[in-house]
Amino acid sequence: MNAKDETDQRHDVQVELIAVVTAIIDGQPVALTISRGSALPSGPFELGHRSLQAGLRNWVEQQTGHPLGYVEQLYTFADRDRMAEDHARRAISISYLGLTRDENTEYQSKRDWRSWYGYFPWEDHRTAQPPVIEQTILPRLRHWADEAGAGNREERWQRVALCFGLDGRAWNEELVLQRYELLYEAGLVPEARRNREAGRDETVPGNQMAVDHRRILATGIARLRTKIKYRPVVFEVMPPVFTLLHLQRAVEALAGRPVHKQNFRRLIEQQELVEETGKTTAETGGRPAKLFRFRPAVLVERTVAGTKLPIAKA
Amino acid sequence: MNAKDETDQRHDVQVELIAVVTAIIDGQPVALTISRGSALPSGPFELGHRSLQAGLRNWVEQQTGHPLGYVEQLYTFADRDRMAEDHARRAISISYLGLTRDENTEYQSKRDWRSWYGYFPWEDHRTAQPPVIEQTILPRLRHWADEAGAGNREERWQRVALCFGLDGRAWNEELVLQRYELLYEAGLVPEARRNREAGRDETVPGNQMAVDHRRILATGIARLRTKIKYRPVVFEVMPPVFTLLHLQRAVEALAGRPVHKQNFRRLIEQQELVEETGKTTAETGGRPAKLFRFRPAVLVERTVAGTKLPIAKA
DNA sequence: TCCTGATATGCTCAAAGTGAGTATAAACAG
DNA sequence: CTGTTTATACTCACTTTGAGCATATCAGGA
Repeated sequence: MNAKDETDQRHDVQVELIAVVTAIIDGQPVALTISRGSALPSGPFELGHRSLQAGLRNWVEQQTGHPLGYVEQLYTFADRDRMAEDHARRAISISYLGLTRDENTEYQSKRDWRSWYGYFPWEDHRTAQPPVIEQTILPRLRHWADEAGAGNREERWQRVALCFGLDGRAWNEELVLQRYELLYEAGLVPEARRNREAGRDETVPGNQMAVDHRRILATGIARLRTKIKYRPVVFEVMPPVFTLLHLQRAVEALAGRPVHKQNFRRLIEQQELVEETGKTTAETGGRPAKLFRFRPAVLVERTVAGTKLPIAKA
Repeated sequence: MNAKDETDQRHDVQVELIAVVTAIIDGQPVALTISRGSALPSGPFELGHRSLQAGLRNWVEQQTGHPLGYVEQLYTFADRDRMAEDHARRAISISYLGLTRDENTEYQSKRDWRSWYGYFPWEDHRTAQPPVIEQTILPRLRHWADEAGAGNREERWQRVALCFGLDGRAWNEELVLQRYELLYEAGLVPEARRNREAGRDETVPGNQMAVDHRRILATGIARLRTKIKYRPVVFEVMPPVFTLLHLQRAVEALAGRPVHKQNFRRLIEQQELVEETGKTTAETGGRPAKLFRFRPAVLVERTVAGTKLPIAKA
């Protein structure tokens, strides 16, 4: 067939769809995984799929048993980690960020949710700066910086300082990807040591993933931490009705840092993002909390306009 | 060959790379085009390309004769505007935003730069709100809203109001894409009327482009208008040495709105984005202006950290 | 030489936004 | 009824912004 020859001339490629699907379960930010937490769900873009997003929704819904709310494209990669370079055929991966609530308990067993912070222990600053930073990460990065030539030493350490908020700089929770890449570059994550001696004690704590999936997860987290500040996306991971503290805990879980309670409430109410349901819940321990719901009208407005949350802005 | 059968099973697709390359020429924001302004430069992703970006840089440099500075991925589309749905083969397009300065006069003739605002006359608010909005766009959008069913009328008009800053709302220069999509949906751009009667007088002024290229351009402009506020990308379109007013004019050109001079200077100097060269230029008319250059150290810092510009933040 | 016009640059100020603390209310366990 | 816990209201200092006024330094013509 002529069509096939043409195919080869045009250098066609395979397309893989890959998803970072996030929810909040028991106050923890989690991602949907497969293979016992070692990979993100992914599948090929097939002829039956009406569009890229449709393809993605298709098999994510198949896996989790309920629809994805918010879906947003993350990035398109080519030739990541190719093994055989002589292959005349190539593949690209299109990654997405999805948000959902894990309401459906029926399919619970099918789903393998894993906490973000199992993969990135250094990213959870909700209660305090994780000790692993001072105890393991910084010493090893210091070593990595020092072993560079005289010219690069300073530059390397400055990157470290920026990424981890040293020298009086503030911790910037958005730099998830930069931090992971720094650790990768320094050979401190197992993924970077495939071909080297498997010196486990020279890496840094945190579960690894297949190929570059952990990198994609980092990309998704970074995107969400940025987006949460100016678009009302938090509500995608919230149940229909919630207290303001629930909402705050969700924001904190995603941002990985604590939020000033009073200021949080001020901003939320000021912007009229939510409305009272009229009911309260006493399940929170102390004084009963008012229950709120997301203001539906905002869905139209704020999707286009902006939102604010009291998290330090980069 | 077995490989070919496998190919078909895997539903391979063609990959097209497409670029929004922007520069500032004579104070105007311009995009690189082909076919007398009717299309964005694009080309297939080929086997010889080391990576997606490499492929893009490859033929953009080939076309323009000088290297792209800043390159950033925009979005990946599939099956945009497919004509024959029965085709068993598909194509995806990966779009990029590129920034450059048009220093090289040698290849000048090869390049076809076109002003953004030729395609989007309603986006240039530097001197005043373009009259086309009041005179043509809003009346026709009003008509479009009114012809909707009772349920949708309000919703449609609210979208219009949000997009164009009506009812006391401020003009938001970032909504380039939303505005274009609104006009598209209302059938007010020629691209949307392919299959309808070619009633030219029912569209809105602004040069059209092939297939969805104008939409991609809108995406690029929107991205740049957002990015300029928190990353030092303006400098990618600036010559090595410039006055603060030059810099301001560049920001204004991209943002499509005027900037308060004194506040602009305050922010730029506060953040130490630039440093004096020690020289001045008298070419500006009045009192000679100091010449500045971008502070190289910032390249390391701010790529990771942030920047601020005195443009209303969404 | 001395205005005039033009731009550059410095400085002030009020309004709004933000970070952080204090005080009071409403439930429950014992 | 007392202590504990969480919810919610209010205050205040400080920073950031938007906007205007004032002064400096040049070119060119009266």
